[in-house]
Amino acid sequence: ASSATSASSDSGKYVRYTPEQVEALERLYHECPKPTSMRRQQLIRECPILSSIEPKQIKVWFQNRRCREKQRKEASRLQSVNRKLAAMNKLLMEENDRLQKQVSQLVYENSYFRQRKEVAKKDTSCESAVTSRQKNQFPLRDSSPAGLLSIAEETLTEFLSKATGTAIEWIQMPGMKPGPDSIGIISISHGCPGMAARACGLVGLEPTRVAEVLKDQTSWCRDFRALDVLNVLPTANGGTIELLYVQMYAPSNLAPGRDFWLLRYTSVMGDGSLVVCVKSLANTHNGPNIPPVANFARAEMFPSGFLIRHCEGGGSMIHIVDHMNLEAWSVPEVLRPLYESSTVLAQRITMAVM
DNA sequence: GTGTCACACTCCTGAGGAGA
DNA sequence: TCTCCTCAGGAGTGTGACAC
Repeated sequence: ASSATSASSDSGKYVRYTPEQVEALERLYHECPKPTSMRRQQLIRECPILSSIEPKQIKVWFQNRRCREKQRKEASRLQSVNRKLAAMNKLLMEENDRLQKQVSQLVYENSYFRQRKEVAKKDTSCESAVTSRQKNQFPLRDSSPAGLLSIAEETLTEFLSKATGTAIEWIQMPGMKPGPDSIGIISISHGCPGMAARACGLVGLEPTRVAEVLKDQTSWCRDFRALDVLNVLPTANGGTIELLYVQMYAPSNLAPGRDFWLLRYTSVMGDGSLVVCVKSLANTHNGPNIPPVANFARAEMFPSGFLIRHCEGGGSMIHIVDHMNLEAWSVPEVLRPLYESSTVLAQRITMAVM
């Protein structure tokens, strides 16, 4: 201790107090951490081991001692906070982990239930079609993709025979001035009096583009109050088979419209022409049975499809085919021979007369 | 206004450990 | 044994509060 004190005297600046001096100072500090000036002088007098230390040094030592204690307490507090935060962080990490697993599980379950919903929807639509078919004695073989493809192919063959009908009449389009664009065709198949083709025209678009336009056109929907695509099946030739449920407006707006199951088949032919044809699978006959009205012919008219052929000079030739079912009983007897002739012109004349 | 004290911050130095 | 680095602690300095 004396050497440390003498070193202080020699250098006059920095000294290390001896362990005995530090122990004495610590003991006094615990008794009174903040002694007054008088008390410090008293301590120096009462404790010989501190007699070699200047009063100013004692004052500084207490000062630094209080500062260190405060720093230790603050460090201890920060460590405690750090431990609590670490524990909280661990809990939050575990909670986050648990929630992420829960999210994954919910996403998986959502996907699973969506798939089940889709399957149930398809089953319901096909089942409904089958039920409706059975109720109406419609020859729908089965609702499997193979069955629908079989029906679609038959529909395509039937549609093509009608769209490229055996009896073709070139006519001047009503309301148009004579010219190249005003010429259209109306054709009708022999032995199928209800089918008519109309509005053949040339457009400067590619077949696929025309098909997209026509499929979205209001010409498809104008007769429909509602149209739902219940199922879409791709075909090997790049086409699609769509199972549609449609509700039609009542012809005279005096009665609720009828609902139909339709099969829409879009197919690309070998020569590049594109066919969109529709077959009515069944109807539920949910509308009232309207009695015959004199002087009015009863008929149902709905689109059957489009035949879009690529032209050599560019553009596409479009055949829009409407399926018009005249109810023969509504045609007056005097006009029936004319109506039952094989030309659509005769039927148009018949209707015009009526 | 001046002196004193406490506090916070900073600088400096000695002690001690690790490694070449 | 020497060097380098870290740490503890003594001491200096600036600032605000308070009493006179």
